[in-house]
Amino acid sequence: MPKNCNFIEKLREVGLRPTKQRIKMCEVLYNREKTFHFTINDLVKMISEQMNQKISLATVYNTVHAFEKKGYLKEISIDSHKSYFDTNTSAHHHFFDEDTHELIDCDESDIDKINIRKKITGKKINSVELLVRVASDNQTQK
Amino acid sequence: MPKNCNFIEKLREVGLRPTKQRIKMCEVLYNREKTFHFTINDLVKMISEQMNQKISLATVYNTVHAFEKKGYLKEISIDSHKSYFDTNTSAHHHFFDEDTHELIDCDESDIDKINIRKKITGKKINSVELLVRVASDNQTQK
DNA sequence: CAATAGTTTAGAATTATTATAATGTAGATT
DNA sequence: AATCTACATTATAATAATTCTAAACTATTG
Ligand SMILES: [Mn+2]
Ligand SMILES: [Mn+2]
Ligand SMILES: [Zn+2]
Ligand SMILES: [Zn+2]
Repeated sequence: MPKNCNFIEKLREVGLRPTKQRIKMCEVLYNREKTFHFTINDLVKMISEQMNQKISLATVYNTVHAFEKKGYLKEISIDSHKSYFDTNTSAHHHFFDEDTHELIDCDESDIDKINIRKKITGKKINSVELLVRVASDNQTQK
Repeated sequence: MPKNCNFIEKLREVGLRPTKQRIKMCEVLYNREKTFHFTINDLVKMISEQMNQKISLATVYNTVHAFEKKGYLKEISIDSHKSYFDTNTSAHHHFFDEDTHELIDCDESDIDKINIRKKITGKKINSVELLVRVASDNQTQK
């Protein structure tokens, strides 16, 4: 979703009623310069800080999954213990900082084209994504 | 761990006492031609089928994590809702069949060398792994 | 054969997530 | 504008995966 767009219209377009909660979530998620990564918990905190009224955890889950289904959010699997979501819904690669548990997007231009020679019969490729795990470089220093 | 090796010795070598449960788990995991992928649930079923005596779920978790720490197992993140483990502990790529939820290893030779141009200052690369999601190809057929 | 440290175990606790069912509300219909 | 209805929100209960606890057990050492 583009920044500062008419969220009410955007929600209606995809058949989601523009409720107070959903509009606030759109603002928190999409009214910013860059896309970002978050966990449900991160998001609940962000919303709570920006709303006078409390939002139910169930609504956050419902809405995140509704947005995901409509293609406005994407789930990322790096840690099998928690779901990460991404407002960048295109297929793209990530760095994962194992010290800070932070995800960093990787531009197409950062990686040479990936060529997959293996084919699986009867199956088509849905996505090709790289995960580059990094950690602080504090070992052999002179 | 190599197939048909002396698991008792191997366990002792890394400081794990060779208990009945651990030896059985070694047999189930490593006495086979090829490496494979499993969930904790898969593993509990496999062990139960091969043991007269029951094994505690806690022991399976404990032992899987002990083996992981010793480098005999590797955790794979594809689905944020469940942990997958791999007896192939080298860094390697995967196909994930979204229909069957099956993981398939990808040989080094199946993928052209991946060149990462982006550097993150103060961080070293620990691993570079590709996940290729595939699904059945049942759409536009003439 | 102790003694001891490590291991297994059942069951409780925790965490993330989903289901339930009552209440509320957006948008359509009168 | 009042009413209707399908969709949403909510608190709370339920579930599922995983971890913790503390007692019973066992491999190894002396
Ligand atoms: Mn999900
Ligand atoms: Mn784990
Ligand atoms: Zn991203
Ligand atoms: Zn594998």
